Amino acid sequence: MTEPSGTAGTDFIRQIIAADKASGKHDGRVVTRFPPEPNGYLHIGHVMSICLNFGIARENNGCCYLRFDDTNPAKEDQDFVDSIMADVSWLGFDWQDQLTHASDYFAAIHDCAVKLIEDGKAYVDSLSADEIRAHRGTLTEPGVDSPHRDRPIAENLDLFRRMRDGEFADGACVLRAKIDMAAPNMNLRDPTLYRIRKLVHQRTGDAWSMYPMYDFAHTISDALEGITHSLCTLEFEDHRPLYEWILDNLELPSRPRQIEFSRLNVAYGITSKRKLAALIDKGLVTGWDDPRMPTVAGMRRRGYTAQSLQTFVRNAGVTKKDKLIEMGALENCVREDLNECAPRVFAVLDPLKVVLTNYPEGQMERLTAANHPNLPDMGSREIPFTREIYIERDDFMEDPPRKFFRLRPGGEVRLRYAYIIKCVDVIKDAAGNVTEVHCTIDPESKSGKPGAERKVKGTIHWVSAAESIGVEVRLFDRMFTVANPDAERDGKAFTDFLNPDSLTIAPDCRIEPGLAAAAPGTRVQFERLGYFVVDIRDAAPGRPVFNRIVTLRDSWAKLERAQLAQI
RNA sequence: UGGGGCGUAGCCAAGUGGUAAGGCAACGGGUUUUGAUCCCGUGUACCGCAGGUUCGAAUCCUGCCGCCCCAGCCA
Repeated sequence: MTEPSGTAGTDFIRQIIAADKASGKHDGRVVTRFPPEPNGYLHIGHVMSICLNFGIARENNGCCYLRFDDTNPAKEDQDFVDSIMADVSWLGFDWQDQLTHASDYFAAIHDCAVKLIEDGKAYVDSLSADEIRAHRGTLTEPGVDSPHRDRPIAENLDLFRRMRDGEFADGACVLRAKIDMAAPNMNLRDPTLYRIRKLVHQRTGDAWSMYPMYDFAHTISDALEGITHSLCTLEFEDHRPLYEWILDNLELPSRPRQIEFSRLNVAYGITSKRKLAALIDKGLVTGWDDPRMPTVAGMRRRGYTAQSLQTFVRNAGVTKKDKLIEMGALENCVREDLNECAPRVFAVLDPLKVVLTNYPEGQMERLTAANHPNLPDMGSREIPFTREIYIERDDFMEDPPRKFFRLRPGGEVRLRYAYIIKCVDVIKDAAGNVTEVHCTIDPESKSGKPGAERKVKGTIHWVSAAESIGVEVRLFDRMFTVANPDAERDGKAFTDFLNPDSLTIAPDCRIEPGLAAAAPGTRVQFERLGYFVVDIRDAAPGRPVFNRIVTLRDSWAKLERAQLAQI
């Protein structure tokens, strides 16, 4: 693995934290938190936040809470809680004892609300949601005070108690902070602190009939946990004044500082939970863990490694500038990691039969192949060689372009770890499609023999026809046809930009026999093709299904494109 | 047209007044029984634009332009 770029570790947030430690702020403690709402699966954007928060805690001998922001029972679900914990663990982080929920603090948050009411800093508003919106004003016009804004404290206290006790229907009233209806920052125009939701909460059951809003619950939770640095994404920058107002007007045990950074977006993907969920609802993908999804579960099933994801976000950096990072940067991290650890094997995705006419029928040799050409410690394996083999259909061309140095009529090519063969005949069906190629082997060119030193331009992979196993392989491509599907244009929805070829199934692939028993989750390199993983859901014993994780770099494809462009 | 944020090579990103790091991509070349890996080499980026301050500015000031976020009883 390459070292992250030299500046990693010195981003502006880490600089702030280093300065705080140096000045003795918080007695030098560093406490962070990753606060997901359990209303969807984690995606690549969250990976950034997870690595930042847990990474910073680790680097500073601090700790990082995994806190579920479960303040809206209408949207949240235990399923999502489970998936989030599994994803964070898989990514390589440990929250130890620091697993919490905003709901753990509901009583304390309630008491904070009461305190604000008692201090005349919060009031119960009986306006409807529509009326509140109308009173809020617009971006350019100030809002107007609610007629209930100056209710006596005693009345507010009574109303709030009755909200808590379930005396009112959903929407009948809310608790609002009394700040400034003319504030240029919309978040300060008397933001809602509590709303009535007569729903069973997945953790607190029916104990509450009202729930705190994000800003209120989150700020108090941070302070209660002794969070020193509360890191969040840019869209919360406008909320910081409210965060600070809450800290200023309550007596909390600590004073966290909110710092915002930009979200990480990957080109040709989306990271909106709503849109991700829509893809599932519409049946456009098979689920949250569809290997095309930019979710952690999807990328894991796709075969990406946790290490490569960590490297990726670290290389991306931490700044306040909007990022749209090339897919290739992610893929490169995956290749870089897998190149080190994935054993090499042979598989043919689109088989073309080759008959070696001068090789005895019924004969079989076991040839030795290295599991990793650059890492001898990974050992070797034997692969069966027979008279009939399969090669990649792409590796034969009847009328090849310039610089094509694989198999062609009359031409020679090396079968990796085996013999040099020469094409002597091409068999076609009535439609003119090549169905079979006949070749002769050069027996002196067998790998390991002195004659093997003879050079030919190309080397291709192959698999024995009789001694290989048929499997299904799934090939994935980018999910969208445009770099930034989140930015809708011309009134089109993001689903209008779905790539119809994001999934291609190769149903009749052939793999070397030793792979039949590969366990789900096993990652290998199919030589010359790419990295593949045994699917963790659909594999049957003895009959694995493979997902293509990422292709190898392909300078031939690039050359071919360049040649085509010249025509 | 209110408020907040951001603008350094195709994509990320250092730089915090002294004369533009690094990574990825791209392009050359070498090694190679994976057209992979690996290795070597190649970039004047009008530092968004225009003024100003200064001996000197990507870094300070002023004005402008562009992009993103905010009007949930979502987070």
